[in-house]
Amino acid sequence: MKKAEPLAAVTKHPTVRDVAKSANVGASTVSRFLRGLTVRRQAAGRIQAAIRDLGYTPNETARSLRGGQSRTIGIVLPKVSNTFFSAATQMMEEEARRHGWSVILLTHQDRMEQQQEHLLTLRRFRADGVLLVAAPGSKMEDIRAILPGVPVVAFDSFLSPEIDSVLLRNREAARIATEHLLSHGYERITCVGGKPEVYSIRERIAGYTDAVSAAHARPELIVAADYEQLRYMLGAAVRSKKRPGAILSLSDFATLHTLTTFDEVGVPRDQCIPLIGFDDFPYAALVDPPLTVIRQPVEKMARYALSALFRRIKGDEQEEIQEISLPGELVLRRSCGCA
Amino acid sequence: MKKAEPLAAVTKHPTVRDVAKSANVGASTVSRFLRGLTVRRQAAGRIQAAIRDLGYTPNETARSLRGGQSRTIGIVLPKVSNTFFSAATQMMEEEARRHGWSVILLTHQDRMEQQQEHLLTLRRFRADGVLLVAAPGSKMEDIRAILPGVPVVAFDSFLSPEIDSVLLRNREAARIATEHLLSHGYERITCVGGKPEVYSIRERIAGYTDAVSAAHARPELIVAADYEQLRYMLGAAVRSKKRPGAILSLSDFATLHTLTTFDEVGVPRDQCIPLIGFDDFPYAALVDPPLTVIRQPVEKMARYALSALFRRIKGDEQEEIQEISLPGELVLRRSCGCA
DNA sequence: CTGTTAGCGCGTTCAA
DNA sequence: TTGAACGCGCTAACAG
Repeated sequence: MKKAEPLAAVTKHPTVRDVAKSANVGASTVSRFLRGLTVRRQAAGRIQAAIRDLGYTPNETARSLRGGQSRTIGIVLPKVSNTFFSAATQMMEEEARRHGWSVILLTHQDRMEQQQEHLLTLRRFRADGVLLVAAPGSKMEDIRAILPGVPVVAFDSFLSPEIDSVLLRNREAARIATEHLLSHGYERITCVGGKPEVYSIRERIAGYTDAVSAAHARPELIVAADYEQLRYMLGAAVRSKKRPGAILSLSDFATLHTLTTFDEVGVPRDQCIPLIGFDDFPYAALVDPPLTVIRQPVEKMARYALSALFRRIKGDEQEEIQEISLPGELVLRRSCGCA
Repeated sequence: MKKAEPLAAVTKHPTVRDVAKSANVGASTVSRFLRGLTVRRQAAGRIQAAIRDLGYTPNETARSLRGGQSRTIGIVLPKVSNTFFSAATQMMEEEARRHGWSVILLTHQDRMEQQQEHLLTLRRFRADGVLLVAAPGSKMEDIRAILPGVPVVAFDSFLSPEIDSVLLRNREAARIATEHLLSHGYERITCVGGKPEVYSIRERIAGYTDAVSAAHARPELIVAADYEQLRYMLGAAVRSKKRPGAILSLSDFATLHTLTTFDEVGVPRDQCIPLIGFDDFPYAALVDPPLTVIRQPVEKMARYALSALFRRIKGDEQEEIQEISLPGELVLRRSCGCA
């Protein structure tokens, strides 16, 4: 015996069956209508009315269970509090929405265990695809172990030749930036950055080394995972007799702490050590001196990554693996010594 | 007749039933085990082994359908490409994860229609709760129409006294900042900002007006929704004879474009118009001059918002509505004229 | 403590 | 074209 619950009706969601009853048709007819299949004129009208009256919304959860697709993708990245990632996230979310998909966002702080935990979450939610900025140490097998058969696209990172990836040409970009500094005639060009375990950072270091070696100079690296150590090391270098003649900073994080170190050490801004940094964040042009930077084509990268992912989701299983790598743009301002 | 699909087994997820069969128990026993309920010792061992061997993961979709809870909350905000929101998002995601919940992130660009669309998405996914930075023009009824009975907490915005909200004391903060500028003896203090339709911006304008009026001065507002217009108006003001004596900038966006305008107009940095801005972004201390700002307690705000939301989700229906408003912190640097 | 049974809301047969 | 019946994977209720 059913209880009559007129009040609960507000909270309780109407189902296809409710709509069907109210429109005097079968449940499947409603389902057909919802998916745009042919339905008798009259029926269509009554169904539409019923949907409106009852305030019906299809239950995506039930759809997922039935259809095996969750219409949801996962985005897994280190953090969102950084120009490059926040812009990328923004674009991806919009693009996914345009395709009619929802996004679950998860951040792993470059910690492998957290990443694995997140992938498990995505598996439990049966996400249809994953955009992954891999944490250092991630191996293809670890990911496949958790998400067998789920389309994965690597973003700003590289996992294996077996999966699509979208990247900046990190090595080339770093080389070009370094060459630019060399062209100014600086000596003792130093490379500053955090987390050398991270793929893109490693590549940038390689590009830097390429250029410096080609000029028969010695690479000088200052890398540290946490910023306190970074500042300490950099501060020592700046105060030393062999102070760096110019700096290549590998991330906006590193740039931030490099400039902060200058302040701490008391380097006057007009005698600032020449510098080129990665990522063109909003305030790059407003810092003193205005920063010369490598700009990443975030928008393009995000769009490519998403379309690659959707291609896989839509089932082009056999299609060739894509490794898209885009060039960075050297945005000249004053910090490198130009103008 | 079933087809034998040994290959598909890799992709096909095992179910409770598979585990049950493999462990020689009933499906519900497996379910009980999974939820930590009492199970016979031997059975437990066999189930655990079966889970491991088969690589079983509970299907969260099916759980949702069954239990009516999706273990998912929605975060709906204007954008993520801004210090305050990206930091808040980060904290919220972590906090939600700690509670064992997933997050669906949606951005509405301060556009009401997009917000409504997003709320519909969350309804379709049967999100258990929503953290909302309301788009201008949002009315309580519009939200309740889409999400009747779903817990909603307003963040950095105010919707109605009927729902919990977590906010900066915007009005107070703006007043304090303005009073600080007044204490330096500046005249013609001008308030610069975008989107006066946005709740928090309106409040800040009110606080500014309070302080200026109390000092028997005339409020001077430069507000514009898009940055080109903002720069144009501000540029004109700066060039005019009655150039602003100091500026209160209502968002980091506004601060960015204010400084850019100074550059465009050719105001030398050492004769910069005194300025206080909202939000302490990473580079605030590195701009020339270092920026005096109002810092929002993002972390606290995010935590409060989430715990309020979970309180509702866990069912404290009747509990009193909370309107948490936290003070901002005036971080003194040089741009206001101090030091 | 356990297994069996039923149903969450939907889409997909299949016979009418 | 349509409606009735089944099952997606899980858990709550029930009888053992």
